[in-house]
Amino acid sequence: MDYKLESELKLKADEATGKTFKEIDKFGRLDKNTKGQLGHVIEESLFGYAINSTAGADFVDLNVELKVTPVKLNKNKTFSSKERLVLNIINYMTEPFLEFEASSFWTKNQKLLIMFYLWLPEKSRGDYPILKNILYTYPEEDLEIIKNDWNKIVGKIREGKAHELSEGDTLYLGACTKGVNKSSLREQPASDIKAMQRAFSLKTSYMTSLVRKELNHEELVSFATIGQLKEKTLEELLEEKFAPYSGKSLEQMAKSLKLSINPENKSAVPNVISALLGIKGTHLSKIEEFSKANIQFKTIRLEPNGVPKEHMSFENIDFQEWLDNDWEINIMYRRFEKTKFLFVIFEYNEAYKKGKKRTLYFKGIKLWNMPLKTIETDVKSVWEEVTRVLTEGVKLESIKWGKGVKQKNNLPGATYNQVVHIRPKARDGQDKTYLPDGQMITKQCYWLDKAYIAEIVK
DNA sequence: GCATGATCATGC
DNA sequence: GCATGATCATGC
Repeated sequence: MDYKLESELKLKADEATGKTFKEIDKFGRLDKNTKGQLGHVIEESLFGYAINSTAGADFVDLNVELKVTPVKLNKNKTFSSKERLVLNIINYMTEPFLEFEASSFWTKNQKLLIMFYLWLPEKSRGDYPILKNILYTYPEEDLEIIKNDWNKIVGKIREGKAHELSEGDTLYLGACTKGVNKSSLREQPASDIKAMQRAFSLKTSYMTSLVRKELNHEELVSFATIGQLKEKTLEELLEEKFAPYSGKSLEQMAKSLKLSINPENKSAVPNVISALLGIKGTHLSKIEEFSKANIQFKTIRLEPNGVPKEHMSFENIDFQEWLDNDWEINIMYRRFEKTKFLFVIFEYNEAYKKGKKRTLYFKGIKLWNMPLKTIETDVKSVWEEVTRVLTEGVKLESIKWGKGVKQKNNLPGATYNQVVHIRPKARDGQDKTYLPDGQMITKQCYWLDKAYIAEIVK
């Protein structure tokens, strides 16, 4: 069955809205436990065509590709995309020799029929309801960013670095791993090193923004205009917007932005950032480009010697979850592989001295994501060590400390390697969490080493 | 001066 | 009440 008009296609797709897959399935496909079956149910039973995996679009005449994708409901009633939207597999041997307009990504995925269904953790697949469908084309601004992303991906393949591709490299369009296991290796044109098979994908953060727009009617605020994006990359635009404030204190920055702040206030830096981006008063989480690209901002305070006084902390560790899951599910892997960091760098005017007030001066920004190599070596080795220690049982000992005692552990600390380590982060000594063996430990989190941070922002 | 564990402050 | 960002304090 084929569709000549988008309106026809849309009408057919709308028939599924509100129904569960069980109600749609005519061929008992849900009984078989095969991958991608939910998409297949829609293809066969709703649209009535044979399953294909050819390079052409699903609806040939309209050049529309069908995507059936899960969303989940958060505790606070907002929706999130459960996954990235996986598009076509990247052929390392052909894609880098094409122009964007002729690329496999663009020819196959320029128009998508996206059907969102609600993933329910306690139910079986047949009971998931379809919430909504949209015929999606990329907003002009997004497309500029996506083109840059595509260029970055193929650029890396051209340089013989297909094996170093990571989702954190790009903003909206990612190169996600796609393969049964680590043996799904493919050859690449400019290197003898085999690379993991990867597919183009719209990042989870991008999909979540789309889901919230469509299902929560959430509006985001963007700082980059289409005119600017046609001239420059998002990175360049950011650099440009921050550049005039180099050497200024936070107060001076605020003053020239006509913004009143209390520098002691926790939201002073974020407030200055949104004002400086031309969208005063916008919470950073509502900035469209940051939200879609999963850009997380972090303030860095350098000492006059260029090194921060403290390591950088992240979220607390759930040790049971840590031990229950593989490396690819691990919080550190996920955080560093998916997150683009916007480091907003300040430097103190004088060396630390107890009781002395110092002033911070803005130095610049750095848009950074951890290289895959580092994730797969240093970060992974910390994961392995923690996993080993957890499996054997953490050795806790109480030692005298000042007037009280402190609890020592044998998790990999700051000397383990120069990138990541594990250290306590809690309210106080009573703020504890369970270890898998039932012992209690002061809440711990993972930290980025300050010397490593200094190296990044140098 | 650094490693290491402890703890504070704020905002949701 | 807790997560998060930030910082303090001791001891080698």
